[in-house]
Amino acid sequence: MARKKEYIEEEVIEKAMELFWRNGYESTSVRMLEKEMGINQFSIYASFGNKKGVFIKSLACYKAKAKLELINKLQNSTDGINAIKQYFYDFINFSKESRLNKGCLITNTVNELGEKADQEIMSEIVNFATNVKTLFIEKLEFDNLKTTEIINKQANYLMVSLQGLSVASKMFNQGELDDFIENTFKNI
Amino acid sequence: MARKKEYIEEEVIEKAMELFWRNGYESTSVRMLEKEMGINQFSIYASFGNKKGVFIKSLACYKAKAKLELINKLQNSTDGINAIKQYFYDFINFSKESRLNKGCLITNTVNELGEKADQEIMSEIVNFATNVKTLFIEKLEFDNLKTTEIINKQANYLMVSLQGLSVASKMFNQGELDDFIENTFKNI
DNA sequence: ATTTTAACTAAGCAGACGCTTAGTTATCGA
DNA sequence: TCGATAACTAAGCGTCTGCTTAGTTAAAAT
Repeated sequence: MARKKEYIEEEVIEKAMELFWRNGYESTSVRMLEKEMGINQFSIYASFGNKKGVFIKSLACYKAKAKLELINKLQNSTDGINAIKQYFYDFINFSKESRLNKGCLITNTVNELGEKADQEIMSEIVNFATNVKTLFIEKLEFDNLKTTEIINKQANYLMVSLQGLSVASKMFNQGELDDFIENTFKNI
Repeated sequence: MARKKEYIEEEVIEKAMELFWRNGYESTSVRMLEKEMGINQFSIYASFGNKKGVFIKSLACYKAKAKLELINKLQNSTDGINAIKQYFYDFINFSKESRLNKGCLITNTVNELGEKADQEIMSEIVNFATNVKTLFIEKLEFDNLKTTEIINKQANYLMVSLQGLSVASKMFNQGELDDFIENTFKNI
């Protein structure tokens, strides 16, 4: 009936996601996306509607990548709280970019857009955060001495800690990050 | 000999700083600065050279404000590690913006610009961070049982934790932040 | 083989970006 | 009082922003 697309949406979105991850939302222009994705602006707008559309799909792509390379390992582990600690270490490698790191795309976005973030974007962020927190709670429940109240408090603690790790990995060295992780899990 | 300035540089920089604090560096345009500072673009460029110049002065203004409203209290306290804990709580109020928070301008900048930050900006950031860490170390030394190695590790831990608090305060509620702070100081 | 339809190319839209400059106004020393 | 000088106003520079559109090309259905 008509011509075929010369690109695969999932493939070009992954390249867009990498760009957003390195540069942030506002600093990534449609011209930059055009070059990195290897397709014309017309194709970008035909496939994803607008710049925000590309970003929403990029967030989904980030989630999928994080799940595959990072979260599944945590989910499948039976090592309780040590699994969470390992997740912290794994995250550093996951977000590695040359010497320093590019942080977590979700944390980066919260930090850049804050409360003035678009509603659609914000709900993707909250959804991702909720998933991670749920997993933390699951692993913390391996210790049956803890009340659900303690577990929830500790999960909140770990969520904030993880965001600290995301930002700090952009300017602190491995030793300082190690100090952080070791201290974080000292009394949990 | 010539005409007098109709504005005080320190006063208009404070308004610029508030704008950068809320919006970040890239998202704050010179037109926005013009309106918020209440002076013409010509005056901005005459006084501060360029947009980066305004930002550098804004960072200095932020430091001064933080020192006055936040850091001096920590510095003068003899309460050891409890003084640091109080500093964490004070920081939340310091960065309060309506219901949610605008974080720490320094942390926001690291997170936005990362390693591609201008050298002059980066050295301001590192300088600020070093000052805070030094204060943390001073307070941790109140406990004379600790070795300098332990103290340094704990200072690194607190520095990363503080960055976590900065980002998290943009999306988490007070209760969740309290959980974080209380748990953080359980580990010290 | 021809028609239909969607994916492509490339040019261009209006507005915002950081920054500059020509021309005017106010304050100073002489 | 007047010339010198710096601070002002406002218009505009070239470039980039997100997005659109007119015109062309390729693949499927008839």
